[in-house]
Amino acid sequence: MQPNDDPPIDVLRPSGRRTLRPGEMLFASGDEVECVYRVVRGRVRLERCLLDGRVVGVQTARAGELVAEGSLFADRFHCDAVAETRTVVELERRSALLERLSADPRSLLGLCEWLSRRLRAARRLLEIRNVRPARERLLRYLEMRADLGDPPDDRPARRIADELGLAPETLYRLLADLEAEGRISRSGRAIRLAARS
Amino acid sequence: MQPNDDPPIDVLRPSGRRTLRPGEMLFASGDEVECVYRVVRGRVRLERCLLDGRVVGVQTARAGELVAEGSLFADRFHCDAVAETRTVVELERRSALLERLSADPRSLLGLCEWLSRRLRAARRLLEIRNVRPARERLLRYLEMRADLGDPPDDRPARRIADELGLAPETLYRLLADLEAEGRISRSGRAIRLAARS
DNA sequence: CGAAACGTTGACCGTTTTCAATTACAGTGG
DNA sequence: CCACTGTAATTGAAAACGGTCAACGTTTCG
Repeated sequence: MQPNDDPPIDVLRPSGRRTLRPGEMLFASGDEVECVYRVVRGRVRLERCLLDGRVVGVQTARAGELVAEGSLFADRFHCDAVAETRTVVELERRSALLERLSADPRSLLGLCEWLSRRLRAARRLLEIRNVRPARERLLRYLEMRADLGDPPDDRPARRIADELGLAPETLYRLLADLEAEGRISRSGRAIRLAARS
Repeated sequence: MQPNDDPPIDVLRPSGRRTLRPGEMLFASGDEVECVYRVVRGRVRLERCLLDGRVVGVQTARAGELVAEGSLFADRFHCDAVAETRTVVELERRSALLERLSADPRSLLGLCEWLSRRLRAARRLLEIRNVRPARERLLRYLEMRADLGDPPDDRPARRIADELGLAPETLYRLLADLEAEGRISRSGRAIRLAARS
């Protein structure tokens, strides 16, 4: 699961819509990338199936987000996209999008910047995963989010566990411990780091 | 550590050079990003120091590669860059580079594509780290590299261990086991996946 | 309102890490 | 060319960390 945090980007000039029923596929791994999609309502889960048939979640795109933005410059999708609920997406043909962008250095530069930010975010996550034990990893994660001024995270804790590469139970326990020690405080889903020691 | 695999990119029109002695720093975390660098000879290691002083490797840029390309659109560096050996880099001022790019949608589009590819690579790595146990993770990693047609990896195994988020010893053991089972074969540092079962 | 997903906690077990000791290798300088 | 120094590669044994399973209350969403 990716840090779907902040950066929305607006490069799409949709030329159509499509409605998906729960469980319906938007595209499958290996399909040619004809269109770029943005979720208007609902959720699209991206997943990759392994050789042995198991499935690994890659990302979940929600309202306002692009679906598989990573595929913007790819020829073929490398993951499956399935609607989790009744979902509406708007779409634009990739060729049209690229053509329009080519003529507009301004938004192209914006796109570069956005991609660059995403890349940094992904790298940050990679870096954090090298931190052990899990307790330290969590603390560093929270510090990082605080440093970056990210808004309080209202996602279910399970998503954070995914990002950190932990089992949800482990994260729950760590959170409970840290709260007991007074190093963090929680109100609802929000987690606040206590003042440094 | 990133998969420094393939994609060289040629957006730099260097305006100068700089030579570094082993251990010398090219830039430090927090420095303003004035220039963009490409390694001509030698190696530059990128690392981030944690609050507690420990150091985490982020990437190693080798001849022909850009250094901290992630910082191309950032105001400040977020990691340290240290020359591992006597190293020569060429550089261009970021402002000059951006200006030139703004006027050239063609290479800008190329940059987007490149960033997009790097993003996908980072995500792939993130994805692989969700695979457990370690044995499966390693196999998937090897499969992935094979699928992508990556050149055989001549880095020390420790570096691969870093990428996979494993202790080096664990990787050594896994490699030994897999080789004993005939699922891989090794010659020197190169690892070849045996034909599918 | 009902089903599905989330949050929480306990206990157990297995994978991985860590520590340690040894061998192999590559680069450096005499 | 060779001893010398640091990193890489192995392998063993013990301990720890984190994962998995289970059971249950709670919240969210359809």
